[in-house]
Parts: sequence; C-alpha cells; structure tokens
Amino acid sequence: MSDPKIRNMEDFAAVSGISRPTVSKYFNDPDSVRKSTREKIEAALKKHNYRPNIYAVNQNRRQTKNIGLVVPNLTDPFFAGIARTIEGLIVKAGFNPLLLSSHGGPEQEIANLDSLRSIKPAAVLLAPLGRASLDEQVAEFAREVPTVLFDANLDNVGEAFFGSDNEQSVNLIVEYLCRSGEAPAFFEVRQPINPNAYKRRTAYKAAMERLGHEPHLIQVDGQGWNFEEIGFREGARVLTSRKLPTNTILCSNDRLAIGLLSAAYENGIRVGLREGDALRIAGHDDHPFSRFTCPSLTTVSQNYDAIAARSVETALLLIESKERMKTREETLFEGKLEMRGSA
Amino acid sequence: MSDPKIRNMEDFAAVSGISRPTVSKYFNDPDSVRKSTREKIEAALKKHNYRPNIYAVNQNRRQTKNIGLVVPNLTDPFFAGIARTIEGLIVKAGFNPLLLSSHGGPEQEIANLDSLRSIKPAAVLLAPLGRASLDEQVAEFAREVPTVLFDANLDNVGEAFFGSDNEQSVNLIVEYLCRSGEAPAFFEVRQPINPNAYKRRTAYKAAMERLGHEPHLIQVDGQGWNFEEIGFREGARVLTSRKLPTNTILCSNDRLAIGLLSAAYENGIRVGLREGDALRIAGHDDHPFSRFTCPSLTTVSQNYDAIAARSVETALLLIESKERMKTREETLFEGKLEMRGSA
DNA sequence: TATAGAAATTTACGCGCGTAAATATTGTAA
DNA sequence: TTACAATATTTACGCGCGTAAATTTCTATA
Repeated sequence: MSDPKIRNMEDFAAVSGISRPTVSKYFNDPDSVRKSTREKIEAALKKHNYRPNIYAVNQNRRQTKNIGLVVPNLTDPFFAGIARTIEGLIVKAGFNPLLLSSHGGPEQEIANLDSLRSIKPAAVLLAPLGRASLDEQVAEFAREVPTVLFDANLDNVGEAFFGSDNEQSVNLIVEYLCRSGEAPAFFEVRQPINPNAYKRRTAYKAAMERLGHEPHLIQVDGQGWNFEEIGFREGARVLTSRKLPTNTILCSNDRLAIGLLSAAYENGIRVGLREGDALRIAGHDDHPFSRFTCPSLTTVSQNYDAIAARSVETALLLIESKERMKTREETLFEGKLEMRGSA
Repeated sequence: MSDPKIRNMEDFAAVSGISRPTVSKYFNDPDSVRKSTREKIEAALKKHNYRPNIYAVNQNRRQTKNIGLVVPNLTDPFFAGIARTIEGLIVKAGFNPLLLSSHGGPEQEIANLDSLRSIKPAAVLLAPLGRASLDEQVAEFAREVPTVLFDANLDNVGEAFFGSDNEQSVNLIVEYLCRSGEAPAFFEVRQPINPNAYKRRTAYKAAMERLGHEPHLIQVDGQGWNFEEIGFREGARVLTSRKLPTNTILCSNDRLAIGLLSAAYENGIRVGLREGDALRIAGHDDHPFSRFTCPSLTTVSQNYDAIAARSVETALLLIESKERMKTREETLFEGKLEMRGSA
C-alpha cells in the first residue's frame, strides 16, 4: 500500500497522526473517539490496511470477542444449516464465531470444549451429544464458561436451553396421521444417540394412547450417525420380513425416513397418498433434502430460526451483563406440520 | 485441582520445580528436555492442569500452529465430508485447524481469508469458489500466506492444487452410458458457480464427439447453491415441456440429479434400468445421499481421501521447509464409476 | 472572549510468554 | 576420579497491545 512498513499500532498511530492509546480506543469502539479523529484514523486505515495483532489484543483484554459454537455433527445438513444461521448472528453482533463439530463422538465433544477453553471465549453455544458418560465434564465446562445449550438439553447444565417441543411436534404429526389414515408405528433405533429421540419416543406413546390407539415401536439396531444407512438396511428387513401392524410409519427423524423410503422403493413398495400406494412414511425435523425425496417427505419442521436467534441473544446478554443467569431458562419452540407426498 | 492458583507459566514452573524457560521448552517439544525433567513437569501437569496462554504463545512464536481451512459451502454434505477428513489430518499432525465456510458467496470467501490473515496461520487450505471477480484478492492472499488449493483450481494461485480429473471422470461415465444405452444429454446450470462445472461441460462435449455422438446441453437458469431446488424446478420444466433427444441425462453434479429425480417422480416418469423405465439419470460426485435416492443414483465418485491427504501433506511440507514451492504442483485424481439403479 | 467539560496526549506499567546468552549443574565415558 | 558434553538455570529483553493517571488541547456554551 505505502512505503513505511506498519509493524504495530505504534507505527500506525504515527502515520495517522494520532497517539497510540487513542488509536487503541478507536479499535475497541470507533464511536468512542471524536469524529475528526475517527476520520483521520480511517483515512490512514485505507492507505495502510493495518489491523491490530489479534493475539496481543486478546492477551490484554479482559474478555475476548470469541464465541464458541459446538454442534454434534457438521456432516448432518440439519446442523450445518443451524450452525450457519448462528454464525451469521454472531458476526452481526460483532463477535467472532468459532465453529467446531463433535463428529458424533463424545470424546471429540470434550476435546472441542477443551480447545475452546484455551481460546477463552466470552460465551459458548453448545448442541450437546447427550451421552451420559461424559456429561459431568460438559457440566464442568459450563461452570467455567458461560454456556447456552441448544437442540438437546442436559439437566441443569449451562445458563439456558433452547430447543424444540418434541411433545408438541410429535403430537402434531401423530394426530395428523391418525385422522388422515391408519395410526402410525414408530420407527427408531433402539439406543439413540440423541436425547431428543427419547423424548420423541415418549411423546409418540403418549399421543397414541391419548388418541385411543396402541403404540407400536419398531426398534432397530444401529450405531452412529449413518441414519440413512440404518433406515435403509433395517427398514428393508422390517418391510420384507415382518408383518407391519399398520400401513403408516412415523420415523424418529428425517434421515431414518430417507433410508426407509429408499428401502421401500428397492422392495417395490409404493409409498404415498395416491391410489394404490401401500405405505405412508413420515419423518421429523424437515431435513433440507426431505422435499426432494420420492415421494417428498411429510414431516414436522423445527423452528430453528427461533432457536438460533434466542440462543445467540441469550449468549450476548450473558456477555453484556457479565453475570450468570439467576434462573436457568428453558424455552421450547413449536414444530410445524409439513404436509407433502409421503403421508 | 490444588491450592495455589496457577496463573501463568511462572507459577507452574514453581510448583513443578523446574525453571520457566525449561518449562517453555517442554511445551514446544516435550522431547527436547531430559526424561527426568519431563516426568516432573508431567506430574505437575496432572495435579494442576495448567495450559499455556495461547495468545501469549502465538504473540511470541514466529509461527502459529494454526492451519486455515476454507470450503465454499458447509451445508453441502460433500464439502462437510471433506472438511472433516482434512480437519482430522491436521489435528493428527499436531496443528490446529480453523474451519470456515464461504456459504457460497465470494465476499464471504474474502472475509474468511481476511479473518484468517489476522490469525496468522502457518498455512491455508482453500477450496475456492472461483468467481472471477474476486480472484485477484485470493491470489494476493496466497502470496502472503502459504496456500494450497483443492477441489477447484485457480490459475497460478497458491503453491499447489489437488482435485479431480474431470476429463477422466466425465469420460468414464459418458462411455458407460453410451455403451449401456442411449448417449446422454448434459444437464447443468447455464452459469455455474463452480469452475469444475465448466470443465465437466467441456469434458462431456469432447467425450461425446470422440464417441461419435452429438453433444446435447440442457442448460437451465438458476443461481446459488440450491442445486436440488434448481434440478427439481427446471427439471420438471424440461421433462414435461421439452422434447428430450435422448432417454439418458447426465447431470453436472449429484445434487442437480437429486432434484431431477424428484421432478421425474412427481411427473410420473419412471427412472432406472428396469423394464418399463423411461429415463436414465446419472450424476457426478457420489454425494453421501446418492445411494439413498429412488432409484439409487449412478454417479462418479471423487477420490477425496487422496485429495485431502495430499493437500494436508503439501501444506505441512510448506510449513516445515519454510519455503514456497519451486514449481506449482497440480495433481488430479481419477474418479470411479459407481453403478447403481438410476442409469 | 472566557470557561467548563470533553477528548486527546504523554508517560508508564503489565500481560504471559519466547528466546538468547552466560553460567551452573548434571550425566556419561575414559 | 577427571573431563567433557548435554541440560538446566539465571537473567534479561522484547513482543504488541490494554489501560490507568496526569496533563494538555480542543470544543461547545454562555
């Protein structure tokens, strides 16, 4: 840009004709200096494109401008989407998001929190895996760093939780399925990784009983996050070998449903609402791809814009007040029925 | 853990009975100190769980241990997958990966590079968007920071490039389609965001001509990264309104194909290889979901394990040698045919 | 034009660590 | 035991910035 190499704030202050402490003030808050001063600095900024050394800044500031964001699995488009939304909100608030994925593993989750610790974030947004084994370590982290949970709740961990009202959403789709056809069976993995899955199972049973139907769980074996694979493999077994008590299947999540749809297709079982269709399949979450399955997947969408917004909002509040919450807030948002072709 | 609060390396050195400079040496390389010293430090480490302040460390070290990783769009499972693989390799090498997504926008890409700059990474792995408008800024970045490109190439930018051999892979699938049925038309967006898309178009034309067929491009309008949406919307128009010159369509990527499959389904057009199927559809990339479409998608897989491995390897080499490459390396890996149900 | 209050400057210190040079201590081999 | 090399310690400085206190300069109002 210009001749004299700008090595630090000292140099930059010199070329801009302002003292270093004032320049420092400017970078912490441009509006905290006089307009004429601000203009001088910004003029110099255009010429020399200097930026404060982030390490020196963070070493001396009481608080960093970093906000950690930990999701269970970035290869799941659902979490990729919500992560992106949250990132945007964090940036808009003038903070620096640090996105980490736990890749489905509790150890990685702990490792993520550990590496966040060393970055000294002002706050952390965490969508926990919810594996009991390591929950105490997560809780310990949340005691050290202001933490907001989202998507999945852990009892009494963090300052607040924002997620979906599984009871409401499952009830919504069960009711819909019951009034539009046969009562659904519930398709899920036997030992889910996600705490929400347990809530959905319970909610399914309750909804069925309330409506005067007998719940029917189809629990299949499967580990990890390959839900499509599990849904496909185990779905094929269920569809071909077992006698289904109903022609309607509600899946614990959309990714299972996608696998199950594929299994049905491979086995020549027509899914949908049209004349001659033999099976109805519904999901939960409104996965980005669920509108492009064949047939398109009827499901319940989560209000993740609201979840993202409130989570970030709360984290910013914690940062601003420099205090912890007096009472832990738990807010559940309602799901919305997405009626499509599969059920 | 213990009574005396450890605030810094000074304190920690005191409780471990070792001098601070030696402790500093230990943290830079545990093997650089005598075994008995190492054991003392590690004993203290277990008691007090001290960790060096990362900001102070990075301020003073000549080089950070950070490696930047920028992908075009994390909500695309393809990139989420390769990002995860690369992250793992970086961690294994003892470095700290910083994952950023450009969310499909060139401005965001520049913003990402900008924020990486302030983190002073030892190297950066970049899968560029390849929008001509801002390429010069990317090139400028690569001149400042050792940069390895992957997935998409930019002429003469960065120290090396690793990606797929689109010519080979497209040729592979065109040949397969031609010998197993009618020659394919090529379905793509008119003005792709991805440089690879142009290469594939060219490769398609060349392959067709070599095989004695007339190329047929089906170019549709569409902006951004909603490929499924584009494939669905425009695919429906093409399938219903236009006279297709062939019963076989090769899509520029799997996500377009997923949308197109959905459009075909909605319009009652049976896709596949079975008796009575009216259309064959093939894709490119081997998207994680492509084996669960209905029917499962025939496509070409990219060797992204190799791409990831070589990219990281090269970045580490650059870091170690503290030099730039003498000659810019470009390595293309071959695709593999994934024969499934759709073509 | 005088004057109070706001803003900028000067001066100075500290953050936690890397790193270098000189010195002291340890370990190893003859 | 001696002697030499490998390690550790002591001492000291610097990195780039935040921040505080005292002082000076500026701006707005009477």
